[in-house]
Amino acid sequence: MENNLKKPCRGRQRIEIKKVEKPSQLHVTFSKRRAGLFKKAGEISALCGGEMAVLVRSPANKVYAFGHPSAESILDRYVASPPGQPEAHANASEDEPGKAKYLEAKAKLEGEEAREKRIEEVMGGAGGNGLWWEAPIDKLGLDELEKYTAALEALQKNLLTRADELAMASASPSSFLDIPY
Amino acid sequence: MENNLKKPCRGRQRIEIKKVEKPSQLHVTFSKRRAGLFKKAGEISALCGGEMAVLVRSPANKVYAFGHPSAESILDRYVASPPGQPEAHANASEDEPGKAKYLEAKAKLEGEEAREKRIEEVMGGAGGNGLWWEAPIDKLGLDELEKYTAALEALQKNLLTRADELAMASASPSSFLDIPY
DNA sequence: AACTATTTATAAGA
DNA sequence: TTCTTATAAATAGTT
Repeated sequence: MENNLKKPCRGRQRIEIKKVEKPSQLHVTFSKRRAGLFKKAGEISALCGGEMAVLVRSPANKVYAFGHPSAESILDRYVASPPGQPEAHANASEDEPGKAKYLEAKAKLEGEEAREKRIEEVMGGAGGNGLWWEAPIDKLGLDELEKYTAALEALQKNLLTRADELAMASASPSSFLDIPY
Repeated sequence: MENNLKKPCRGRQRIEIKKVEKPSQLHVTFSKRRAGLFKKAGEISALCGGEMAVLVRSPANKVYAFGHPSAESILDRYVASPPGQPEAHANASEDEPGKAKYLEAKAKLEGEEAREKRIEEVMGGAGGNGLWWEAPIDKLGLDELEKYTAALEALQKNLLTRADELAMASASPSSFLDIPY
């Protein structure tokens, strides 16, 4: 026999949920848990089919994002920078860095049919893992950042619409107590 | 003996990650996984100490959100509607529904000392679970919705700031190829 | 990055 | 929705 002592790996240990101080471990923990969080996020959206977005700022102050916004905005993002093809931005026209290729690619998507096909391709048919994006935001180009903020803006508009509905529903002249909390 | 047959509970079963069609199960799955996702989100932020935000739209089209934005915005939200005290909004002044109590509560927070204390109270000391907020957005009042959109706006500004930094860093006059993707 | 013992999350069922 | 239970999945510590 080569080793009768107890196994070298202690397995997962219970930890306290409080700030990890050791920088090296902080980074490892963040990486592992960010991956886990994004996976869970992807699963809930795939299973339940809703929009969703996750944003986290890393210990190194980078913002990581993961989401499934409206098909429109996510598709725009995808076309602008498909996973594995960052070159789409490298050869930008000089007057508008990054825009040319983006517009060129977007132009190919005219028409509902081509677009549906593209969505299918991106979604990968069933589970739809292909549509998801995951990236440290500061690794993205300016276009992407702008697109992203635009997506957030769209989300805000949705919320404001909801606010309007609420305001409408609670517009009884003599009392404010029937606002449906 | 009363039962020699196999146990009635089959325990957790492996599932395919694809759209759950049965509406009743869809809701159950969403509830459970939203709780799990938010818990994970809380943990990563507590462990790694960064801002973060999670938004999901439920099958019933409600937006659920969970986050740790800037202390400022989260504190404003908390003061406006502390967990378990939705009444803070019920008795609003007539000319500005929901505003009066909010401003009244906020007024109590003047001064850094009181504010620090309040933060401590809200955070609950160590893990900081108290500061987190979780709510179906359409159950919130108008003020809260507006605060929330404001928080999102702040997040956008952070991203735009990052975009500016990127633009600055890549502002070489003769080439656009050195934008750091 | 890979491994593995454990903890944690959760699908089914009640 | 909430509880239980068996099992799948995530992950802390190690290599």
